Amino acid sequence: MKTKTVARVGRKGGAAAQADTRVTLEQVALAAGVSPSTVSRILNGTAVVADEKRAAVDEAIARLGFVPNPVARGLAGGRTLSVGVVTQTIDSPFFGGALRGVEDELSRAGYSPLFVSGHWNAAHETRCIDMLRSRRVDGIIVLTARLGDSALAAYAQQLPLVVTGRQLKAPGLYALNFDNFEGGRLATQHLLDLGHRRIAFIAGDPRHPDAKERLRGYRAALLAAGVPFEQDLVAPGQYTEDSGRMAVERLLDSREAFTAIFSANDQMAFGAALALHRRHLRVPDDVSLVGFDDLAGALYTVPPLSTVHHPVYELGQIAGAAMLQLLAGEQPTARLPPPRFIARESSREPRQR
Amino acid sequence: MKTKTVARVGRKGGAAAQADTRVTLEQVALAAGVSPSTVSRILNGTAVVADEKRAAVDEAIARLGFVPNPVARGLAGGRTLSVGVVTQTIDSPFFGGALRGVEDELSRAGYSPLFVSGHWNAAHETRCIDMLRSRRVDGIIVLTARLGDSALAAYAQQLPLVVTGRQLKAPGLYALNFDNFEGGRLATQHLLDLGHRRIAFIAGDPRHPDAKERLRGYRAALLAAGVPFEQDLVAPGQYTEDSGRMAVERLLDSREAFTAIFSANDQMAFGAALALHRRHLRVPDDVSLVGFDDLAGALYTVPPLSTVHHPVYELGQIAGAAMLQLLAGEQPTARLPPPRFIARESSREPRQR
DNA sequence: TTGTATGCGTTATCAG
DNA sequence: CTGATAACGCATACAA
Repeated sequence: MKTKTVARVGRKGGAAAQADTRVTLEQVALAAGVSPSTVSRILNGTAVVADEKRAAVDEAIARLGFVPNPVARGLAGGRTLSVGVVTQTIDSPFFGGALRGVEDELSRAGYSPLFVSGHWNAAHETRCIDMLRSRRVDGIIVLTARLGDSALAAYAQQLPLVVTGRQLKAPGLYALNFDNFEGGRLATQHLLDLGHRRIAFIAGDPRHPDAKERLRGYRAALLAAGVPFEQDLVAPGQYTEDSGRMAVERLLDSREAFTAIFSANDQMAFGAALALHRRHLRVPDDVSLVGFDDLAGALYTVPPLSTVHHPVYELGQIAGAAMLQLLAGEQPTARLPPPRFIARESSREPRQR
Repeated sequence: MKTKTVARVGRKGGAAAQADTRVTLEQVALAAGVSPSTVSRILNGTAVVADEKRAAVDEAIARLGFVPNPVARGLAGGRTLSVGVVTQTIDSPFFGGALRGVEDELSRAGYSPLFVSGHWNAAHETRCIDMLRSRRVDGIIVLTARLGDSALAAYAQQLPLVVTGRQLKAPGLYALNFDNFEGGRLATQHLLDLGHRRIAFIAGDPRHPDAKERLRGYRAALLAAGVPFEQDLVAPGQYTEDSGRMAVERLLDSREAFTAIFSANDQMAFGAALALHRRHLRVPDDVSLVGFDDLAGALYTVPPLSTVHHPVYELGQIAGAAMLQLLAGEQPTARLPPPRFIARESSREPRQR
């Protein structure tokens, strides 16, 4: 006979804590008069059990306030009911919404997300993924990785992977991609429709697939409208507010004429707005400004920013749901909604000279 | 003899995965010619071992690429090297920085944060904490909870707790509080120094201790300056952009005269700026506007927002470090730096009539 | 359908 | 200083 039934004492004395939640499956079995395996079966639905015993177990579980220990579960069953989520920076206004979507979706199924930050660094992403694997997560969601396709495909052979921000087909992997090209096209088209012909573009980091696609959309729209593309109207940025601010300053210093700016993301557009303000240029009277992503803040800039809506929350939700499907052995098929342009107050027809 | 040495096959066939990281402590022991206990001792520094054996084990670990399984560790040792972090919304521009600080600090010591969102709801916070406890986190950091002091103190009897946003002393608990009163006083004083006398205040939710303190600081500064406090100049808000926008609209509709607005947080100040813009009031020429928190976005509003700097990243770092100390049996003593006011361009002396 | 026995990978408690 | 050996709490072949 074992001595497991000895009540465990709480941390250093203290008042008798209320219903210590450390009840084990074995105790439940004992209380219900069945074997531990039966309790386990009921918990996991692994097999059919007699209604009578099931009732007894359910009652015991409720009475004792039993809650299974995920750690033990993980060791024994190999599943931890947790999935890793590697993002770039946990406090990014862009990824934030996606994280919320992932969390909402996973928790609905009893899974917990394990968030880690990759810091826009492939080596660090690798460490993060290895750490997650060592923690035995059941799967990993990678939001916009720096890591190469082949590295991701390799990981996918070891455990289910959902990646965003790229096209990629591989076994055990599901890729979710937003139509950045179309988004870039829409934003540019909006400015063209207003009558703008000289439209500056603040680009993102060219190592970023999203950024390249958005630029491609910009060029495609110009081409379709018969407006020549001019390299001098393209200013490089890094997707940060400050890089947007500096891009506009360079643009202005170049004395290149333009009546509108399309920024490859909202964060750079925020910086751009400040740079314009500093040069006493008003938005949209002197210069129209449109962004991309529709961050929460875009609604509250002065004036509110016209931008391409990027469904980040849904992106997170869908990524979470896809992971759940992968885990269940199903093949996900959900896709992201198409981009739509939100015209607010930062863009209008160019001023007559 | 057990059959553990049988190589485990990867997921459904596939190319022979590179160095399968599933090496066990037992295999290391075997390879090094020592007992598993010795390996464990070396790993944990639990006891002194002969240099010779230590070398052999270190070599075996390196050669086999062994990495301890945290799940098994958690089961056997009772420590999971993970700490729960309950925040309100994972994508909040305010909490984001704190999460980053926590992550940076914890990971430095090999701990992983487990982020969960409480959604500004005491009942949900309780569920989150219970979930974290069931996952056997070693401690919990609670960022600005809705939960009452007594509930937190009770939890602290079960596992180490670090809480922010309140004063509280209890065994096993460390509270970290920012001087919101002084911050509110500083912001108001700044406006008074500029010559403002009719200063509107956009308040936060009064259930929020921070919000009450900031209001108290506002009143204290007025009092010290001999400026009468007027209830009609106080507009309630909920710390969201939209509530700030509506607060200003109500203020303006009330026809109450004011030359400056102090918003209890930056998010509401962002909304306030938009409301002023809509009414064709310029910041700071017509109305001065100051915020509180110094969010990343405050640098890029047009014009940049004068505000009280709230060291959120440091808050996270210190909370993480304090948790580490608690876990090590030490008593944390670190405190938050005092508030400082950052004058930018949204505030200036009132216009002469 | 249900119970028994064993293993999951590590730490901890013993002797030696 | 080191090595057996027993937990840790649960899942799961296997037997009944």
